Amino acid sequence: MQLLTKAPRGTQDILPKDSYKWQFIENIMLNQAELFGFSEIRTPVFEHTELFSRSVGEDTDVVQKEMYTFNDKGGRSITLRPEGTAGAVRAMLEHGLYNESLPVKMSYITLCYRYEKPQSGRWREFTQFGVEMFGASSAAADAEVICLAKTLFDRLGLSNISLEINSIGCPKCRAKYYEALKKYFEGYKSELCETCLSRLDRNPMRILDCKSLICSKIAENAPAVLDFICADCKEHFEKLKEYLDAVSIEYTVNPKIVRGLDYYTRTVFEFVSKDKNTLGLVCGGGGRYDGLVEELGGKPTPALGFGLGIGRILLAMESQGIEIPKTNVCDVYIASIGDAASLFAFNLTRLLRESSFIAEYDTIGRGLKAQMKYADKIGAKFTLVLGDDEIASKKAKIKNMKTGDLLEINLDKNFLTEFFKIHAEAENEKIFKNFSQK
RNA sequence: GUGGGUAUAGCUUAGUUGGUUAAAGCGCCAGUUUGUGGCACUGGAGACCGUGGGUUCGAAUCCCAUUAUCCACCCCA
Repeated sequence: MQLLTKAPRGTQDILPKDSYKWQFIENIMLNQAELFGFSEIRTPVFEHTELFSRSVGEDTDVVQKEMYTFNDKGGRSITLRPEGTAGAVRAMLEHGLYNESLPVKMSYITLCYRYEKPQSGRWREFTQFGVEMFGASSAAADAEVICLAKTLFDRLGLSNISLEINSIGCPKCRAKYYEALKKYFEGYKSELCETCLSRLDRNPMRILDCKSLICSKIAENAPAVLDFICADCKEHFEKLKEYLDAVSIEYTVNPKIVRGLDYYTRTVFEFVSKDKNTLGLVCGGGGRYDGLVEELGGKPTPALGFGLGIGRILLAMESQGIEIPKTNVCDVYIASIGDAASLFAFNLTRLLRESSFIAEYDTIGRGLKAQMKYADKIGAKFTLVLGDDEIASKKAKIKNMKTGDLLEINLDKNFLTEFFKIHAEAENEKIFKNFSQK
């Protein structure tokens, strides 16, 4: 296929027939966040490159090789956001939101960009839902964010998603950990790859997830974080577990979680799919990043957050056979025969739409039979047929497409009231049927 | 970044050891006489067989390259 008619690699078109699924998920996300007191924030798709290299971390894969970076016409280095947190923190600082009552709680749904090799559940452009919380240092806040994520999965009907938590300590205890790591890796100085050698001084923890076979083998026996965290961090971690236990949220402690972004401190967590089709899929992740606000020039402010990829959620839902209800079903299709009827039909649809009914009429000049077929195909609940006779007599037949029943309806000022009634009766029937089945 | 698979109508695929105008199902459009969909029947449109080279009298089929795509590893959402 030609380049012209081909979407760029790793991007995804969401077609009209599928968009309701995304809307369904996104509505639940934002609504659930609202129930927890998080309000939506919208920030730009692109930011100054510096923001991401400072927050995400110079030594991360994301910054080193996955960012879409370019110079704009004013010579500024600009980057399409690879994740949502940095922009949220920047906006929080820029608008002084920390001056309002704490905690500051925000949610967002944004497109993110990473130049990676695409595969199942991984795109170069992807939609991320996330929440961020500023000014809360207690483990209760960690529990709150984890609980929010957990209830999202529940509301979407997802099962087989397990929560894994870990603590990677604060800067104080991490210094000790770094020292131990350095000591350990220095023994293998001659074997480590070039990038890891440069990481050795700045961020030895990154060596733990180096891709090189040699480095990863060496890393296998490296000291573990949990053995080095300080008393405060340990207490925080224990408190978090207590909170999770209190609401019966199940979790496993996984000491291997070292998140790929540098800003994390203390609590880190991931939601991982245990389903056989989507096994290992990371359905969401997050943690605490108490040092980031200061790093970006603000006052020291405890902070934490969580993010998930909507595309991955949809993948998991589809593999579990979860049906997403269709919302945009045509209430009434108005078939017309002749020019006069077409004009009349146009006017009727306008009336119906003003009363929030989804109404359509023929706009490509098809015959009656073809119009009926079309009405059937789009799943119209009712079809009204208009011709010269109906216009003259001000009376028409309206067909219930499910039952096939034909009813008479007046085309005068009573039209809307009558349609409301007919429509409501059919809906009633459906609801009652569901009700008596249960 | 490393490794593996695949590329034929909008979609799912067939195409036998290379052999004339490249098939089928679904979908789309139109009909099956009068103004009512679903079912059935009939017909129609729609493919430079991913692209570029090569082998051959002859290539969708064999070879090479390239691109795209999918999957796994890694990492991540």
